[in-house]
Amino acid sequence: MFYHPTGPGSTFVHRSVTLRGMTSSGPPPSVPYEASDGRTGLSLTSCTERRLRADAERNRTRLLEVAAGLAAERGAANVTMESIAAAAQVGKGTVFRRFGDRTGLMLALLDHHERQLQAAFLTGPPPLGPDAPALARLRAFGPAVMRHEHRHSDLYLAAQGAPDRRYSTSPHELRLTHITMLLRRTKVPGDVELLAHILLGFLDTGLVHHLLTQRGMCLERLEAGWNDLVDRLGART
Amino acid sequence: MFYHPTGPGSTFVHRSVTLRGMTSSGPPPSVPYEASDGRTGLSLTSCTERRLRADAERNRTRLLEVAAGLAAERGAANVTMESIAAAAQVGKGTVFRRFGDRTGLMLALLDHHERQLQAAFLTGPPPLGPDAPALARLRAFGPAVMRHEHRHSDLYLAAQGAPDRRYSTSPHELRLTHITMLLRRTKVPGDVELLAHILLGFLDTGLVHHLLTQRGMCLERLEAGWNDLVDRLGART
DNA sequence: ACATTAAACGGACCTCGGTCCGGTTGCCCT
DNA sequence: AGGGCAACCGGACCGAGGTCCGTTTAATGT
Repeated sequence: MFYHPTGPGSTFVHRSVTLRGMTSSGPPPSVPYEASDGRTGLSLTSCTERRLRADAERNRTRLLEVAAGLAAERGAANVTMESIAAAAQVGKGTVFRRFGDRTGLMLALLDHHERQLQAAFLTGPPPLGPDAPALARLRAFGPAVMRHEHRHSDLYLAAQGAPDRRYSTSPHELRLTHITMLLRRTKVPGDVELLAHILLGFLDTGLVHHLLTQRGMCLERLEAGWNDLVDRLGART
Repeated sequence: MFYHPTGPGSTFVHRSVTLRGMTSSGPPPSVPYEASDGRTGLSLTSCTERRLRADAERNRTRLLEVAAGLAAERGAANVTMESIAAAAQVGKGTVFRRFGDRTGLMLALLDHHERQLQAAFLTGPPPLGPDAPALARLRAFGPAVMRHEHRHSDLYLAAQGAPDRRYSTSPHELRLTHITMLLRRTKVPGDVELLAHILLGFLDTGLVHHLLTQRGMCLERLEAGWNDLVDRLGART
């Protein structure tokens, strides 16, 4: 259970100033993933934002910088919360107040990369972006995510601490919505919502990493598998 | 890294005496999941078995009993290793020497249930068992696993502590082999090995639990989704 | 300027998983 | 029988995540 999770501070979907976006879900377990705006059909932040105090904002930034540095130099898995606090010359409590827990911090670290990916399939060029037909986008989506996760695998791995919390993060939520939308547009038959979950299951960081490193599969094979899967699902019954 | 993992003591696939089966993989990361025997095409234990000393065996049994009791009364997630040791009147070190880590203990606890499930689809009656056509078995497999995991969800959840280790457990390995075999027999086209991983991804305890409890889906829906998926994959291109 | 207050701060503290090592004991071999 | 030894035992110990609470401070209103 949490103590005072002022949200992971990750807006993820906003394109505006990175300084103010503060998701502050009150009680921990409630992640209201409803909502949707007209433009992209995607919106997550629970809008109960709360401006950070100046010193808090400063600390937050410094913490993220320091954390990124440490993660880069010794691997995300080998960075302790205490070392981050120490390196940022800040009390341990401050770290936890800001990011809730280790997962939250990692998620916040990922925020930058995540935005990049999101921009790619939300507003980027075809075949990922909105100017391509839905099926093509769907096909491109898998490989894009896989490559992305593979490139930052240590961070993504470190960001999925909890066993169940894995499916309640902003990135996951967003991908889910996106994939669902694409499936709808592709007129894929069947339980679209469920299908989206299944497809995303394939893109799970842990699984991809496992297949790549333990099973000796290569990215190309996974991509081919994705395309094949999408094609077969897309076929009308 | 491990210290002295005398294996989780789970044989899982053996039907013989439960007392001696001791998988003791020397170095931790090597889980040689090769092998296969003529009868079922399934075999896992790395065969470097080592008979336990009498007192060790006694302790192991008592630990499992006690652990099961505690898990039943207060939920697997709320059982600490120390409390188990204390309740079994044994030092903490003993617990870890025997089961390696928390995950190992949980896995060992699961062993019993797991055997049951395995027996069902390895030697049980149709449609799960060997006397049914492969496609029917495949269809029956998903729901069976889902129901099973759902029934013991707290244990299964607790058993997948590590982020990556999830895909290297005996149960997972066995299911993988089984599903692969069924896919082959069903003459499903495409990358069968990869498909098996994807299908198993759907059956992931965490995902099932999430869909059931957070997304408000019901078991029937998941089962229907599984059947639909299998059917569509089975269709020839 | 100053009072007020909610938010932020820091670090002592707690818990729990996991490790180490000095002492003990079951097992095998002669 | 008894000696040697590997396996086993217990519990002190450690590190890391997470919490609590007394103190400080930035923002806001007068």
